[in-house]
Amino acid sequence: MAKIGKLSESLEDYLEVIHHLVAEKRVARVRDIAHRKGVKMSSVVGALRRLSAAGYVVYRAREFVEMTELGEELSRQLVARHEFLTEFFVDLLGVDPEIAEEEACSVEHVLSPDTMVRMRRLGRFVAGSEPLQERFRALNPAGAEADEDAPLPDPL
Amino acid sequence: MAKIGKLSESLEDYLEVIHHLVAEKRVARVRDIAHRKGVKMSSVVGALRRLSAAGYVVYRAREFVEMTELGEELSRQLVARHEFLTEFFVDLLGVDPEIAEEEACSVEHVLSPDTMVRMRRLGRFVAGSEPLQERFRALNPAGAEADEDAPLPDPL
DNA sequence: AACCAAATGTAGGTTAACCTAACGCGCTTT
DNA sequence: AAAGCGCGTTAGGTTAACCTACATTTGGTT
Repeated sequence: MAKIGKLSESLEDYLEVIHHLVAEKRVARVRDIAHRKGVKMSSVVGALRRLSAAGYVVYRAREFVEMTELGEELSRQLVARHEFLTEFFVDLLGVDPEIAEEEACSVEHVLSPDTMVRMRRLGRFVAGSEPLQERFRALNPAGAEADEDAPLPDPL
Repeated sequence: MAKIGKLSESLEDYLEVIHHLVAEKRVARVRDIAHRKGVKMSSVVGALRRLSAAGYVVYRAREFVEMTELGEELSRQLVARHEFLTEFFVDLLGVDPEIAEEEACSVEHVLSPDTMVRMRRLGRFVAGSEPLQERFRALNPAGAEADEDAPLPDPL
């Protein structure tokens, strides 16, 4: 109800976890949220309170967590962004899937839709052409991380 | 001296600001750091204490802030990443420069060097070929943000 | 030398996000 | 029915990062 400003990254993550749990198991239990997010249950309770206060879920002690319309919509968006980014990193850039997953998870909270749409256009542009994609793959092999400590061409 | 784990994003930002101030004005004053970072001076003092404890700067009350070797190196890296990302967003993706700046500032703290190297390869691959770049520009005009509230093709 | 303003520093408060420890409750299980 | 267990909750502590308000220091002017 307090539809003030944006959610924190942490709360956005909770919302995503809840989304996935509801999709998989019909309900989101505190225990499962805690496991997925890698935090203690008491932290989940705190998060649910904040999410509830902000109007994204309905949470009353000892009852199932429900998403509001607002929550549904935002979590759908977040998941879409997350999936897009992971795909971009893995399929286009050849980043290790596990790392891609983590990085998508952080980046999703800070890139504007506009920027991600542009990234998607770039992805489609390259991926849409076999020869183009081949040529890029040759320059940029998947998996092969640059030697950890070798001084890079110019350092990033 | 307490070279424990990574710095927080906030502290990394402070380090970057200090780097720029030293580069421009030879010394970093609390006042200027506060202005650049958009926080109060008292917050800067707190940050300097933490940076100092972590061994990235030397800070003693009322003396000039100095960077340690460690601080120099990290801040150089951070600035390089920041600049690379801004360039990637603006020149390749056509994102509005102001927004690119902000987003680079957040993203720089969470992407691994490996991923950024891959992005750079992609950037060079496309930018390295005039016709390629032209074709992509046609699909992805700079500046023209998709209408704010128009439902996107599929929503990000 | 005395003084003021800008720069700096301290004290103490707030909020988010985590934690540990302990409690309450419902369900088996003995 | 008492004991044990898992889940949920509460209470209360910690840390980072901010803030406001007050105190101090310092350098330039009179």
